[in-house]
Amino acid sequence: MTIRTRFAPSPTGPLHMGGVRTALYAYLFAKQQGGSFILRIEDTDQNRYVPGAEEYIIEALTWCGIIPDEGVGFGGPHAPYRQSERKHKGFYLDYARQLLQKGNAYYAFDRPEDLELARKNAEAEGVQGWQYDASTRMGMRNSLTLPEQELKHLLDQGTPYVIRLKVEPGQNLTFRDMVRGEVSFDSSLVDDKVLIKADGMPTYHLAHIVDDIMMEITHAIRGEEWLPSAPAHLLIYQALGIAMPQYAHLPLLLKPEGNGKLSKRDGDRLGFPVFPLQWEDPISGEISSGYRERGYYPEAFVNMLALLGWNPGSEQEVFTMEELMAVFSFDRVQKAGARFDPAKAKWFNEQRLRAMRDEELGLRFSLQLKQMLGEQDPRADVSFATTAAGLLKERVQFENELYETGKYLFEAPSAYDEKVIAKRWNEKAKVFFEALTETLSKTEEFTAEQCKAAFEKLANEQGIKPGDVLQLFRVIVSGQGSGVDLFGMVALLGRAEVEARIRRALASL
RNA sequence: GGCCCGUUCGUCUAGGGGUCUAGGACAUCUCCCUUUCACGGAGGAAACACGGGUUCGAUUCCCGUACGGGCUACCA
Repeated sequence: MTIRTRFAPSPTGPLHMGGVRTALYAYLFAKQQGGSFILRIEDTDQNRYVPGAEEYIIEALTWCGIIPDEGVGFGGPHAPYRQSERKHKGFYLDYARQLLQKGNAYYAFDRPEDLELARKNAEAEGVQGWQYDASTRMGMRNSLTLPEQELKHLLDQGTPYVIRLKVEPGQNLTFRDMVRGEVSFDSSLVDDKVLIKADGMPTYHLAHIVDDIMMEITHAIRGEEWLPSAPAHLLIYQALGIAMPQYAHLPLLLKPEGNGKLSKRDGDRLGFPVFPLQWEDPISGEISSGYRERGYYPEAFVNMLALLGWNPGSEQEVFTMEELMAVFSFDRVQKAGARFDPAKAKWFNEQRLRAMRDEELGLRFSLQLKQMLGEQDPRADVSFATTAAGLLKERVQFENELYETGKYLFEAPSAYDEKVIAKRWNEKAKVFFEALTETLSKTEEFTAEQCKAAFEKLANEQGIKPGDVLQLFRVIVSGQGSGVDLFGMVALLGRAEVEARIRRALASL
């Protein structure tokens, strides 16, 4: 049997990082087993549809490298993959009719206000959670209580109705969850869930089952918030006489601080993204930041997400997608929710950046510099950028911090670190640096090694300990008391630039 | 309220009846390296929620309690 998993978000807004993780696990598992990963869009609630959300989901998954084999935007043998389109094909109603025929479902004519009233009355009598179930359904207006004549009449008249699942109470409902093991429920506590809404659309409960069956899904992976409705889903499968796929209910992602699950607000409040890509709300115009725009590598983002709630059982933490595919398993998925730690997320990006060869990083940095400084600027040159990137690589966590961190490599300083100047600048130093330009101009090649040797030789000649002028030299060249390797920087800047910077410093100090 | 799920350092987690003096990573602190900063290296502080069982022995198994989370819609 070929393994088939799916990710089935509803297009109600941008895809949250928790959703991306769910997709990732489903993807990793399918790929590991040589199976397929399907993207299905669950847009059965027309009221909550948000324009652009679907495109966002596809773009986000693609950015992450979680590429569906089939689905909306990718095609496939089970198209359409959008539930609103599948509804028009009558798929859901077909299954609902089956359930109706077998006596596992019934028509209900209660209007929303009727249900509200029932709830209110129950509350007045001190009952907390009223539900439409075996204990209450006989007091409602449905095909179980209405005389056949009236039922036919209502149906003929086109009176709005819903189709509900008829749950038999008193059964023990048990199934095996891939992360939790055996879980069981009492069917008496399961309500008669609406299967088909008054507008003809199926609810999630019916739709996902019909689609999972038709799309031959073998493993259904979803968030923990679905666990309470899983027994109802089991009942539907049983009524249909079809084996339920394996289910995995993933733990939720929790806020870095305080209580509750990670939400959109936390990111804005604590300064990290909760979405893979930046999102602009089409109605309010509100912007939510994204990992991509923040400068995260998709590989690092995926790596971080994979380890949030799952671990390989070894001490390895840095993984490529291929490595994740090889070692991922649901029995190593944590049962408890995972608190998200933005600092660790940055660390993953840092690891990815470090692992990159200077040439690769340099090429990317060069592109960035060309945008900032102009195509023709020599400082945006690939070889310059590569050396600069090599010098800066271990001082940043993000590629987009390279320029800021090493700004002095691109611009002569306009001010000099006062502390160092106050401590070290004196007549002797002045004499030394006046002679230094001359000395440096005589080096055969302007390399780090030769500059360093020349520098030390001059210091010796003048009876100065190199340590007394070394930091001063750094300040003269970069303006700062600390930074990248001094002679590496000198060699990169080149003879003319270094001389110019020394002269400038001499003139202003 | 009811139902379900969970609970190991601040965070992500390993482990699982005796090997636990509870391991790793992030963050944090100290020291070393270094012209500086960073990197790196060494080290420190830091956890089995609580109470009962079961057992020769429990952090590990069972039951309670507490706490956390989710669900409780004609939303997904």
